[in-house]
Amino acid sequence: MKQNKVPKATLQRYPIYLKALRKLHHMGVERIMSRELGNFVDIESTTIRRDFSFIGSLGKQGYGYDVASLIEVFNGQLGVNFDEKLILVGAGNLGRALMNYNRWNHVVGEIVCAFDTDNDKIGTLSEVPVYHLRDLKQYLPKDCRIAILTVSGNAQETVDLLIEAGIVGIVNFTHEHIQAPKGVIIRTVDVVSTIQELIFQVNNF
Amino acid sequence: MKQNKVPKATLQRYPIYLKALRKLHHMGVERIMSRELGNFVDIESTTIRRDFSFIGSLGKQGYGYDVASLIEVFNGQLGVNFDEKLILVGAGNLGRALMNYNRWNHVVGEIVCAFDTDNDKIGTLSEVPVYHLRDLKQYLPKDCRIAILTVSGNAQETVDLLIEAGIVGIVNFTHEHIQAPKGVIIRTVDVVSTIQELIFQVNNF
DNA sequence: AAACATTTGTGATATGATGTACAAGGGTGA
DNA sequence: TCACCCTTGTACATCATATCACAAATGTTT
Repeated sequence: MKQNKVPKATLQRYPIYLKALRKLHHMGVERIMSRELGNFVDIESTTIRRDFSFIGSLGKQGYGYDVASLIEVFNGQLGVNFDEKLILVGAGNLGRALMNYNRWNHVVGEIVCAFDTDNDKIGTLSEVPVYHLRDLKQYLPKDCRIAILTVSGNAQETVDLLIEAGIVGIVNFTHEHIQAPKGVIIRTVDVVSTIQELIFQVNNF
Repeated sequence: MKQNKVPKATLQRYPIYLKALRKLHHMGVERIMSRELGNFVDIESTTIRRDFSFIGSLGKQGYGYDVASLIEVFNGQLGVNFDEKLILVGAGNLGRALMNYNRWNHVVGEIVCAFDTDNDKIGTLSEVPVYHLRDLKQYLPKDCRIAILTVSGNAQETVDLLIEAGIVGIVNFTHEHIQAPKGVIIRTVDVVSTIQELIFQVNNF
């Protein structure tokens, strides 16, 4: 990484680029220009070039970008190794749905194991072992940094446990607002809030 | 609404405020100051005050905000009527999970009906009728504006159909990139991208 | 009732993101 | 090999958003 100061807005667009590039690669596209990619993902070409420039000089003038090596760079340089170990905390309805919906295997990593506080949930679910949350430290993979949180209660308490165990990134599917110290990053995915925002925007057009 | 120019960034925070205010209300809190609310949701108090000011003068100087009436304003003025009619398009694994996970009933509205192209899916699922997508126009509720998209293929094609039928807001759970004309708002919810962004941030701290 | 202690709402300012314009330099074809 | 064309990468300008600082207004206390 060139610098250590990539704008937040740019960071949010990297996944979009990566997704698009994978699709293009799959379609057999070998090289692409910022303009084309811009049309594809609905982002100004100049914004794309600037975003890329934070990583380095990835393109060739008068030629464009090589799709394969661009994907390579995004994966490697940015740290998306396909085997990022993820844990799922909360094996309820949503948790199970996410496990079944394992489209992300070999794209961002895989769910190594799950945890729950309900004894009935302990066992194996969709080939993923489910342990009791009290055994978190015992079963948490060494290099696991990211947890997917789908518990239905005591969210904050659970978060505190996770952080203490070394988790530094949490994808929060909970409806609760949770807090974390600096250094731990939380991204909330909330259908309700998303729909609300949509309604606000629609009413505001 | 005071003006018709609420910043996008503000619009994205309204759901956060609303969620927090509901929780506070539930906890019995009757009044709150921007500073407190700021601590609660991790947003600068001054940002909160300005965000609120786009709607009107909601607070009292030297006193703060009345929680109940603030919720009232958000619901009414901003158009979150609890019975916003939603449709679900795609009754696969994820779609069904979302239907079961109907926490948003009476919070933003309810899923009135679902559509799918697979004949095996037609019928009733979790008390929600599932129709064939070809009958969209027939069964689409009159005042339905928002669709939740969970199809596993032909996303763009489906989107075009929805827009033609009058849908103006789409919550996109698809992995595909979809495009829409101006006036139609799309919000993508993608677990994979969320995790990727998290990894980028964690690696970048 | 008057003085005080608070907290809002908002101009002014600083920071961050996006868009414009173009120099630099590699690819392409004669 | 050389000249031309094209696209990148970035300085500069513009726009959007967040923060600061404070006057105005209200509740509270004496």
